[in-house]
Amino acid sequence: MKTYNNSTYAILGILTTGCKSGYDIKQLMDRSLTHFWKISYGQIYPTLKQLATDGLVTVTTASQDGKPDRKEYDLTSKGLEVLENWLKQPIEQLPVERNEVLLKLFFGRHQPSDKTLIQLEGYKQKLEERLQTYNAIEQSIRAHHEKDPDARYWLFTLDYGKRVTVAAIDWCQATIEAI
Amino acid sequence: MKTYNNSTYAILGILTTGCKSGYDIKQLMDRSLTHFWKISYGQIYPTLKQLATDGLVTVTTASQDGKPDRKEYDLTSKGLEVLENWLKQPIEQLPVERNEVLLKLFFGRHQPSDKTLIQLEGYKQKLEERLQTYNAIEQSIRAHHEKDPDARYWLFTLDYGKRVTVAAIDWCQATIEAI
DNA sequence: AGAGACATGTAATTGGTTACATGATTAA
DNA sequence: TTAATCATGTAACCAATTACATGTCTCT
Repeated sequence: MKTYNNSTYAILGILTTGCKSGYDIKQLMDRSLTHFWKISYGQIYPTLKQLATDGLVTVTTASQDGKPDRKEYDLTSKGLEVLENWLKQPIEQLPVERNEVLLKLFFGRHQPSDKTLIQLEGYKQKLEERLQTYNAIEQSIRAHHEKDPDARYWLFTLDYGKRVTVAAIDWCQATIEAI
Repeated sequence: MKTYNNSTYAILGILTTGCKSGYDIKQLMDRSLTHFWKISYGQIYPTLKQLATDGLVTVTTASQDGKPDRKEYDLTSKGLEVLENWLKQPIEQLPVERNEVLLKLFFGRHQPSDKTLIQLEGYKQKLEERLQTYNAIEQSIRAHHEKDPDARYWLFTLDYGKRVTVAAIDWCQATIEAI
């Protein structure tokens, strides 16, 4: 079976959630997957085209009233099979988070400590905003997707985001105090 | 002032730590920055060449006995200036950690729960190994770099890695119990 | 002789963003 | 009419890995 990159599987997976167009996919990504997966239109549209060529999705052009035409993509049984096959493969290695703040802190010796503190304060604030966003997404899922069978899993991934963000905020505070 | 990508600044920074060759840089990265920044030789060597062209580093070929010749790179004052200028720029946005396990869990509905549990157990185990690695690096820094003025900052970045990894392990455990 | 550490480099390819380009429809 | 939202797509470019290619020196 042909293999694809993870962003392709992400698109395939999103097509199982009720999203049907490239636009829909981007919306869901920006709203729900943004903390651990993110792709641009420049990748979504060509990928959908490829999936159609490979027979993993079908395309139909849908007219809507009040809105421009759109292309709707539906998973084929082959598409679902490819998705499920990917889901069961174990991950081969942990992701490396490229963290610019840590990179700068690593070379912190070359900076006065007040400058380093400003970096850390800025980082902490951004993390706190992110935590607020996660809480807002959580409320939104609990409110609008209560019966959605996907909701349970979405909340698990959000919990991950929240826990890791809290840990990072705590680290910021501890490091600010130590500098 | 010309701007570079973060991997270039990482190389510039590493050149202040006593590492002088492309090989040295890779070694240090794999030993100490591997949890938040990682690059391959295919990027290191061309970048060093570029830095030399731009006058941020000087190159000399050094003969060693018992080992092959190597090229040693030294920061120029211009190079140090570029590094310090980058260090003080605030980060513009938080990094997005692309997490394959979370991506699969997000679509967990399409898998039997025993398969999901296997994924989470595997992930947890890898995280625990990572935590051990961080502890080993910490011991190594405390043992061999006690007087190194960089050590303080290296330990800060390690502390981040440890805290975030512990939070992720806790999340794994909680999610395994919830599924 | 062969394995392993040390050492440097390029070419092909992949993956991805950004900028560009277009256009429908509605509401203010 | 103009801003906002909805909608699709391509081209140029950048970043990065992987595979390939070469070679030294030491130790067993």
